[in-house]
Amino acid sequence: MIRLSRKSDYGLVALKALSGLAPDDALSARELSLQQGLPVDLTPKVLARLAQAGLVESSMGKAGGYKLAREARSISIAEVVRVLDGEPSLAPCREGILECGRIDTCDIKHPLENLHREVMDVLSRMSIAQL
Amino acid sequence: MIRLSRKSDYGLVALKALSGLAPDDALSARELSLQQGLPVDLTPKVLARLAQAGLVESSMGKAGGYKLAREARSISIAEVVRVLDGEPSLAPCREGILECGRIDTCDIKHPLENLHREVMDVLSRMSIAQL
DNA sequence: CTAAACTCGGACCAGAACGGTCGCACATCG
DNA sequence: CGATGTGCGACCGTTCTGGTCCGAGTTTAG
Repeated sequence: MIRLSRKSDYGLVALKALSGLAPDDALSARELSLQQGLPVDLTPKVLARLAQAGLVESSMGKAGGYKLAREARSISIAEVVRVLDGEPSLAPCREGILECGRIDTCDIKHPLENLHREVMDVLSRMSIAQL
Repeated sequence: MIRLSRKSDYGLVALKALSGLAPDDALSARELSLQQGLPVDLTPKVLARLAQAGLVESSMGKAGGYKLAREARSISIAEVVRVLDGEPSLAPCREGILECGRIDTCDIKHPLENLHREVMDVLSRMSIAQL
C-alpha cells in the first residue's frame, strides 16, 4: 500500500507545529490538537511516544507541555515513522510461513531489500524542517 | 508503515516466475503456486487480477495457464502495486475529516506529496526484469 | 494545603482491512 | 462427454488500527 499510518501523519503534523515554537516555549497536547485539528484524545499518546523516543521533551504539571528535543533539521521523517509505526518493512517475508521455496535462492528478496533501502533513503533525506 | 501488501508481494513473485518462461509457454496457477510456495487458492485471484489489467495473458481450458503479456522489462513495480492494491497514497488526508485546519495553508500536504512522488519514482524505475 | 491543569500509561472497544476459502459458471482439449 | 483450467463473486475469521476512557503521578497557582 505504500502509505504511512495516521499515527505517523499526526506525528509529523505535531512535530511541524512544535518546530514553529520559540526556543523555550512549550505547547500542551490539548492546545496543539485543537490548533491543528487532530483528535484530542489521541494526540497525547503520539506525543508521549515521541517523548520516550527522545524526539521531544515533556514538562509535567500545570503549564506543562511539549517542545522539540533536537533541531527540526536533524529529525528525519524516517525516524518519526520508525518511532510511531515500528521498523518499516517492505515485504512480509517474515517467519517461515512460505519459506520462499529455498531461502538462499529466493531471487526476489534481495532486490526488494534494495527497493526498501531506496525508499528509506528518500524518507531519511527529508526532515521536519522541510515540511 | 511503508510496506506492500501480501497480494502485491505474491504478484511480484508470480510475475517474476512467469518472466522465466519460454516465449510461448504458459504456467497454470496451480503449478505456479506450488513451485513458488504461494497459497494455492489465492494465486488464481492475483493472476486473474493481473490478467484483467493486461499484465498477463490467460489461456482457458485444459492445459491453459498464464504468461506475461508484455516484456518483463516494461512492467514496473509501481504498476503491479497499483493493480493489486489500488492507487497508493502516502497520507490519508482524504475527505474533510480533519480539514487540515485550513486547506490552502495546510503546510504539510505539499511536501508529503513530493515525498510520495519520490517514492513512486523509485517504484516506477524498477521492473520485473530486475527482480 | 488544596485544587487545577497537565503528562503518563495501560486497558479497552468498534470498525475496517486483509489474507484466505469455497462454490459455481464457462472454456478448452482429449 | 469428462477432465482440467480459468473467471468471478460471496463469504468468513483474524488482525490491525484508529480512537476512547480511566486512574495515577506531577507541577504550579491560589
